[in-house]
Amino acid sequence: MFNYMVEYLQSPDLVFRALGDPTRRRMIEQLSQAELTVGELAEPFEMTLAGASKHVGVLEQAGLVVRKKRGRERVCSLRPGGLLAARDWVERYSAFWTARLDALDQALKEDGDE
Amino acid sequence: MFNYMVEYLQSPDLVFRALGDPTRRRMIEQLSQAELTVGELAEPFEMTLAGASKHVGVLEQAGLVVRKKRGRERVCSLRPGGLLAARDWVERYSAFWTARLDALDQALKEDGDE
DNA sequence: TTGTCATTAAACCGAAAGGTTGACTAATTT
DNA sequence: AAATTAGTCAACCTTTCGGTTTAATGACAA
Repeated sequence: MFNYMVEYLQSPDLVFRALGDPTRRRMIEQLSQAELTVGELAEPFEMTLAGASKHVGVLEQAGLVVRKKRGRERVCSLRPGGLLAARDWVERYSAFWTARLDALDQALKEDGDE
Repeated sequence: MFNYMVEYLQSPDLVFRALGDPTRRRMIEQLSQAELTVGELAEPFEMTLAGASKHVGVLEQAGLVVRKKRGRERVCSLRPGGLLAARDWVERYSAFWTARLDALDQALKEDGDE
């Protein structure tokens, strides 16, 4: 098994709620491209810096992002493993769903065959 | 590709926020075992029926659950495909994360080798 | 037909969320 | 040293959330 399987203690509550906001999801998307300061992260949004900073705080609380200080700025990056709890939960139940959908696909395919 | 790849128009917002509540996640877990009426769904929780009904409403709005009426009761079941949008989003970015973690695992393993 | 059962609708409540402003700290520039 | 820049903190405001109660609807049972 993988080493990191041990390590998630993220609460699904915090993670899902953090993801339930479009601003924060876009921030994560940005951060998947590159590390960014809070200021850079805030720029695309019509929002004060303080507002954006609060969003970063929520992502950090949820364990999705880390902020480290570099001079007077804070550079944010994705925290590896942060999404694991959420991924596992979703995977588990979407497996159930897609199994049914695959069965449907199968039925349709067989329908097309005859 | 699969037939159902076309079909999700669920807003990630609604889905993630629906999942951001432990009561609602437990309801989904229950429903993955069997179809249940609103009353049955409500029972495990210390909550009025009306409260539980509202939760079901949120899950329905998010496209995760369907309610069909049977006599005077409403029987709830998981709506296939409801989790796909969320799954894809999470998968996409947790892939990024796990890639880094796998690299880390790899590095550790090679470390152990020499 | 009268009553009871399952559920929803509506009005309301306190707490949390998303946002703002303004004051503050700390690093940088001039 | 003074002024500017990056960011946070605290207080505040409005909207949404999670929950309740009470009333209404619609099926079923007596």
